[in-house]
Amino acid sequence: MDRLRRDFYRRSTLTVARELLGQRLVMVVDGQRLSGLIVEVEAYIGEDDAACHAACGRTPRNGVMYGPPGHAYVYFIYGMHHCLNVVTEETGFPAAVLIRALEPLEGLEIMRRYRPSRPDRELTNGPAKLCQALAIEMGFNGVDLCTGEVLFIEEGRMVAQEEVGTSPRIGIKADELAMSVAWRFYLRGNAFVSR
DNA sequence: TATACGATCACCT
DNA sequence: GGTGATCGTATAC
Repeated sequence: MDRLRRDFYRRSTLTVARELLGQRLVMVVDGQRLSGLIVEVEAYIGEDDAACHAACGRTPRNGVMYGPPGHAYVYFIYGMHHCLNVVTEETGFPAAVLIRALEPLEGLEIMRRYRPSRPDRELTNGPAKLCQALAIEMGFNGVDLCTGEVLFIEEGRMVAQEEVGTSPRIGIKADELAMSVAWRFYLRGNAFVSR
């Protein structure tokens, strides 16, 4: 399978978010592939987006978002969870796509070990859940998804426009504009989309 | 140095 | 549908 190249990420964040649906996120653990189809994402775009981590300017925490496209932005939240984003647009402009849910494809046995006593449907149907299932933590913040051998994104399957649903982003507290724009994209009817 | 809170989840009712 | 867990950040003092 072909790896997504940097030009894919160096585009409008909404375009990248929409086109990430149906691609395959891959993590290699001890030579074993853990992977899943991306079925739900959210776009966070620039310092003018009140819900974006860059809304208050650049800090050590969000610095990766200001860097070159095609890198992983991983952050720690609520004292116990990790979330994975991919950096988009030109270097210097802070924007990223949050990966919210996957449909598991490879390495289910290992994912079940990382998320014990959970039904398969709940392995990767949330941004922090998929990080736990794929063993993604702060060590992956800033890694290059275009050249790395451990964490990367491959071409998946084609997604028809009619298959794509949109909605406001989930779980954010910000101004009215940020809370109302439909910057969440998901595959309609997919069992692994969160709620 | 101190404090408030969050791009969530799990478990309870 | 409501709430507690739990701690790194950002911001204020």
